[in-house]
Amino acid sequence: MSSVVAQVAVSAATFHIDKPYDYLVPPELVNKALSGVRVLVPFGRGNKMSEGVILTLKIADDVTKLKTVDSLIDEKPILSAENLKLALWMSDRFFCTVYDALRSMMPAKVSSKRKKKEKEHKAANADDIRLSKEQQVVYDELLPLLDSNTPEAALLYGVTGSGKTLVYIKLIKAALSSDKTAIVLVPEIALTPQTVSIFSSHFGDAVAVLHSALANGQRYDEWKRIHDADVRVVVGTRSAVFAPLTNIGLIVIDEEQEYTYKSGNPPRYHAREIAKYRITHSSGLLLMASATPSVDSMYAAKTGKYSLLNLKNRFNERELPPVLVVDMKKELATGNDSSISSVLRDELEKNINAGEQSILFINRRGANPVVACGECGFTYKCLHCSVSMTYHISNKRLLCHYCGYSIPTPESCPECSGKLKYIGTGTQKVEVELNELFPDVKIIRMEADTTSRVNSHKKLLSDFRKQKAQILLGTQMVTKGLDFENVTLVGVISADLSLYMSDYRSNEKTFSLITQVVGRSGRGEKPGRAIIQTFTPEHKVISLASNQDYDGFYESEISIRQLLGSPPVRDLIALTTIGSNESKVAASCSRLKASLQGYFRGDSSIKLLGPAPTAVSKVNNQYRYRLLVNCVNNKRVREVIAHVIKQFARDNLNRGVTVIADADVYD
DNA sequence: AGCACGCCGACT
DNA sequence: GTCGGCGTGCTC
Repeated sequence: MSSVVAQVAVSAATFHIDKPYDYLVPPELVNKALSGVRVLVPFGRGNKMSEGVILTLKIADDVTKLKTVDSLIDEKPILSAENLKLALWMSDRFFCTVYDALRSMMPAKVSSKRKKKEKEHKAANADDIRLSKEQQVVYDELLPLLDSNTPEAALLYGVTGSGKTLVYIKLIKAALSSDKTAIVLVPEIALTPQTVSIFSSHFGDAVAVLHSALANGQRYDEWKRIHDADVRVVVGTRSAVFAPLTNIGLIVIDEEQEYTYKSGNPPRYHAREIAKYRITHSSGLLLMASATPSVDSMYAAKTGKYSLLNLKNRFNERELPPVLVVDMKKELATGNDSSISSVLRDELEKNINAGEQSILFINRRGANPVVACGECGFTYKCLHCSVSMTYHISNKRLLCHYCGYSIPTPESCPECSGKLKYIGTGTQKVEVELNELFPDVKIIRMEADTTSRVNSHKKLLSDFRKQKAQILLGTQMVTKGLDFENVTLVGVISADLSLYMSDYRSNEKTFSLITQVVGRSGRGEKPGRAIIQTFTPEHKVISLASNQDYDGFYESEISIRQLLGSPPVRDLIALTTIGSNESKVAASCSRLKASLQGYFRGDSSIKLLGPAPTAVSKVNNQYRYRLLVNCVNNKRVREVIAHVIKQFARDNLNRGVTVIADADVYD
C-alpha cells in the first residue's frame, strides 16, 4: 500500500540536525499539500507543533515509522521552486538551516484587509529623463549589459551628487520595456523617504516598497502585489532582494558599501550574494553603486569580475565642499578641553549669523560613555555586559547600550565615596556645550533613543528642513542621504572613534563615514564646507578622507589587505562560541580549533586565528569567544566547517555552548 | 535547542 | 515508597 510522503524543512530543527524530514500526508490533504506550501508538523519527543515548508513529495510503501502532517498553513504554494533551490544554496553558503533561509522569502502571516488606497497614478513620465553627457556615457555602456543574455555585474563609482539615481531610473525603464522586472536595494528607507518618492513618481503604482518599518499587513499586501505580478519594480531594504519577482532584468544596490546589506542573524547573508545568485539565474544585470565603494567591490572590479563605470562630475558642476582638519591636541594645549574646537565654534557662529544651517556628527549617544571615580579609579560597568555604562542627562541614569540595564546615577563612588568624573563625549554632552556657546540657538538632537519611533525622527527632520533649528546634531543617522539645501557646514566632532577598533574594516568604515558626512554640506546653491576634528590628524585615513581621495584610500587599503591576507584578497569565516559559563565557552572554542586543525592538517593555505574573546566579550550574561578561519571560501572549506560544527553540537562536552558560523562577519 | 526518559538522593 | 533534580540522547 503506497502513500504520499512530504519532505519538510522544519523550523524547530537546528543547524546540526537540519535535513528534510519525512511526514505522511493524510489523504484529505493530498490535493493541496504541494511543494512550497507551509505546514504544521509534530516534531521531537514532545510532538510539539512546528512550522515547516514542503520541499518535495514522494510515494513510499512503508510509512509505519512516519508521523503525519497536522495541517496546511497555505491554500496555495507561497514559495516557488526557485525559492526552494535558493534556500538550499543559502544553507550551504551561509551555515543556516533551510527553513531559516526560506523564512526570509516568506510574506508576513496576516493580510491587512485594508482597502487598497488608490495611488494617484502618475503616468510614467513621457517628458522622459534627460541625462548629462557623462550619465549618458555610463548608461550607454550599461545598456548592452542589461540586454545581454549572460549574467553581468557592474560597479558604478559615482561621486556624491553625480546623479546615479537618474541612471538607475533610465535602466529600469529599459528593463521594463523588454518585459523584465527590477529590484532597487537601498540601505535604509525610513530616513530617506525621498528616494522612494523619486521611484514612485517615475513608475507610479508599478512600484512596491518593502522595508522593516512596514506593519505586517502592509508587508503582506506589498508581497502579494509582487507575487501576483501587479508590480514590476521593487524598492526596498536588504530582504527586498528576495522579492518574488520573475524574469528579473536588473538589481541595483545603491550605496553598496553599507553594512545594513549584511544580515546579523540567521540566515547571515549579504544581499550582494543573493543578488548575484538571482541575476545569474535570470541572466540580468547586477549594478552596485556608491561614492565610496566597498573595498570588496572595487577589488572585484579591478580584477575584472565586475565592469567598472565612473561618474566624476557633480550635478551642475558643483564642487565638493572643502574640508578642514582640526588638531584637537592643539586645542587642548590652548586650554580648550571642550568637544568643540575654536575653529568649529567660529564657523558655527558665521553660519548662525548668515541664517545658514549646520550638521554635527558624533558617533556616540548619551552624554558621557564612562563614569569613573576620580580618587580610586572605580568605573561603572554593566552587571550583565562587559562594557562601561553611559551617563544620560535626560533621566540622570547610567545606561548599558548593549542590554538596556540602567541604574540611577550615584552621588559618589560606591567603593571609596570619592567624587565621580564624567569622561568622554556623546551627543548629549555636545548639546550642552552648544547650548552654553550659543544660548539662543535652536538645536535638534537625533539619536537612537530620542528617535525610537519612525515618525518622531521624521518630525525632527521636517522641522530642520523648515529651518526651525539652526543645528542638527546626531549619530550615524544624520550621515545618510540627508539632503538639505540650506546646510553649508558639517562638523565631525571626533573622527577617531571608529578608527581604532580591532576590525580589519575600521579604516574603510571611517573613510566612508567621513566622506558621507562631508557630502551633506553645500547641496544647494550656496557653497559648503566641512570640519573634521581629530586627535590624530596625521592618520592616513583622515587625510585621505579630508582630501576626498577615494582612489588613494583604495590603493593604500588594498595593499594593507594584501599584506595581511584580509578580505577581499582572502576570506574570513568567523566561528563564535556563546554561553553563560565563560570557561566552558573558552574551552569549547579551543576544542573547535583542535577539531578544525585535524581536518585542515597539511593545508598550509588555511590559517586559524584565536580563539579570543570578542571585542565585547559578555553581552546579556552571555560570553563570546571567536575563532577566525582565514581561507579561500570554497565548497570544501565550508563542508569541513559545517561538519565540524555539527559534530561540535553533538559532543556532550559542549553542552550549554552554541556555535555560530558567519562567512562574512561585520562586527 | 527543546523535550522526555531515567537514575539517584531527600522527604512525607 | 515517590517527588523532582539534572545528565543523556533523540528529533521523520
